[in-house]
Amino acid sequence: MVGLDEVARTSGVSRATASRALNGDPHVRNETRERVIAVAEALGYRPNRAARRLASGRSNVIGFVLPSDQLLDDPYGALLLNSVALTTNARDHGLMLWMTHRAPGTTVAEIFRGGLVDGLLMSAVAFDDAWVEELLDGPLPTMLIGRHPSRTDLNVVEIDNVGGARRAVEHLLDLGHRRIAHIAGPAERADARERRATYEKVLAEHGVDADPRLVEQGGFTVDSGVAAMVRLLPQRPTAVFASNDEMAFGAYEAIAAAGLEVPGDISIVGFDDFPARPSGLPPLTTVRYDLAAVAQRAVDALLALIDEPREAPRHLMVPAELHVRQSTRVPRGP
Amino acid sequence: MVGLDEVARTSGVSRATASRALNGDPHVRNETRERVIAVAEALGYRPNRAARRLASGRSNVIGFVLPSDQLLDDPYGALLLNSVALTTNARDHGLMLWMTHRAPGTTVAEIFRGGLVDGLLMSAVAFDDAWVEELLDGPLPTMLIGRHPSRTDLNVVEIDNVGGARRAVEHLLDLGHRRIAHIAGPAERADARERRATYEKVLAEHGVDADPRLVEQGGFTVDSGVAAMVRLLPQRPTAVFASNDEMAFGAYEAIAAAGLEVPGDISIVGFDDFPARPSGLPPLTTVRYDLAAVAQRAVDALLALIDEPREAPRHLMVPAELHVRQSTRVPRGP
DNA sequence: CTGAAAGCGCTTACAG
DNA sequence: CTGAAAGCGCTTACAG
Repeated sequence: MVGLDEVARTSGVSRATASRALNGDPHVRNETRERVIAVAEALGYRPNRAARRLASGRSNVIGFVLPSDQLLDDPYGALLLNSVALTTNARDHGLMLWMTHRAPGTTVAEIFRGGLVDGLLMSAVAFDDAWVEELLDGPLPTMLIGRHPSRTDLNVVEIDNVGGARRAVEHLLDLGHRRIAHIAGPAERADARERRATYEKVLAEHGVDADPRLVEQGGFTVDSGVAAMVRLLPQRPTAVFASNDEMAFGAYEAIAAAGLEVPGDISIVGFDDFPARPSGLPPLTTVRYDLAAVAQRAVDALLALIDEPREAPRHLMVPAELHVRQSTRVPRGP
Repeated sequence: MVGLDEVARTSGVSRATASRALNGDPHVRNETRERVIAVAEALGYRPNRAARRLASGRSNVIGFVLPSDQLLDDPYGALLLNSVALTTNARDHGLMLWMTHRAPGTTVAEIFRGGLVDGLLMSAVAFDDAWVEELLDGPLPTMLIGRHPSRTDLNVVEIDNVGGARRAVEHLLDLGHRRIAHIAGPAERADARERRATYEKVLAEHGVDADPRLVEQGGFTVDSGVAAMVRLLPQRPTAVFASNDEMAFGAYEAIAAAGLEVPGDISIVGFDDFPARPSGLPPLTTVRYDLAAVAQRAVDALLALIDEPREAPRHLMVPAELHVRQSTRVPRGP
């Protein structure tokens, strides 16, 4: 392995100058810089990141904490991870992944605390284990993707859940629906709670009585959507707002199984608009946001935080818009 | 941040002894070891991994190269990643992920070459970009998950594709099928090629004439399975062996769309047996293997390789068995 | 069983 | 603009 010493010697400069030239230090004569870079290239020099990290405090690697069930249960996790990885790479940084599951506690936690990464990205769903909270209060710059369920003193990029949910529910109201059901997401998820609260708020604003029997809890999976819709059907809703697309697709199934149809008998609105959609069903009206933008803003904000720490927490919001398709229409007349 | 120095001072030993005690060096008096460990714990000492890596050549982090389309297109990627991450964590190692996409070439490649990871795990599908091949010939111990399409001098853990495909095809032959179609996977994938070659070989062994029109190429996705099956239907197969489950589910759709049914008109066998299955269809007869075992053996073999490099390449095989369910039965009489 | 010392491969004030 | 030197936080022969 060729090291900085060899590059310096071959270029006829000191190690210090070679280091500066390679790292774009402006206080290096142009000619010198070019020579050093050419030599490094020719020699196939790869800087040792561990040494660089030790000497400068920077490794150009960021850590990402993602719960493994999120990667498996719904498409959100995989899409998010993919976007984060691509953005990270585009910014010339490495990504160190830590997939948690319910029984962490190994020494791996130490690795993140062990000075190998410059900063931390955390997916919202990870907030339950003690070590996660510990990490949050550690010395590493940290950026959350999705709001923490209780703390507001953290840096976060989040989707406009309130605006998205509002548009979804108002769309149904505008069509004339009054018996609008809601399939809520997991209660421990801040995004699910926001969507649900907005649903209730908007109904109230429009003078529609809240009927608690019109809300069922799901788990963001297709199956939980089926189960929730089965329980909702006896309440005779004319429309349903599902907290994510997966559960909306589950609702389709339950409605079809009951011999009813979408949107003729029941309108459906989802949330997410991820690419995977069952074929042969009326395309879903849903709330859409740019997940790649979420990842980009999170990575860029984290990188900025690493460069210069700031006092006040950053709070970034990615907009969410309604895409009207064929799963919603005016309620059937009585 | 408390460092080794402070631990040593507080314990009343030298830095050298503190290091040995913490790393389980047997040449340390028991009493000393316990004292040092207790002090480290009390002080909340976290070893700096970059320094350790620099001094010892070990970081206890391994890298994983996974193509991003594999994570998005079919469930294999997510399940594999999850298993790898859990195993890595269980072995007290960190996982650094590099999700490639078709345009890599950033400095991130350097990171893997830059001495931050002790070894490399590579998912088979990554074999096409130049930098991947470069990595393969680099100094890092490397373990492939899935066979390389052309090279045999590499360490690899793979699924018994030949055995699995043989069992699938023989099952159909045993039932009495003779017009057995095959939906092949991507031609650049060694596993898909093995499954296809075995299909052809087994048919030949049983004296069944190969009909090239009974083989269609797919891309391991549901949609490609639909398309392939649509093209196969005019050939009037009585059974189809799909190179993975996703394409098998696509075949269901095409068959239903043609007004035929499974298994009454056409039997189907898949490959993978991953949890996600469409509901409302006859359960799929498929080839099953233990993906978690694949990940475990890969990680463990890599760790062993890091401990002591060996000359001859390792080649590990995970068995694949047929699970007969309701998608196959004897062909309808003429 | 333990310590003093060198060294891992870089970066970065400090001088000049 | 460049160099000599110290230092980042560990590990590990080498002595004893």
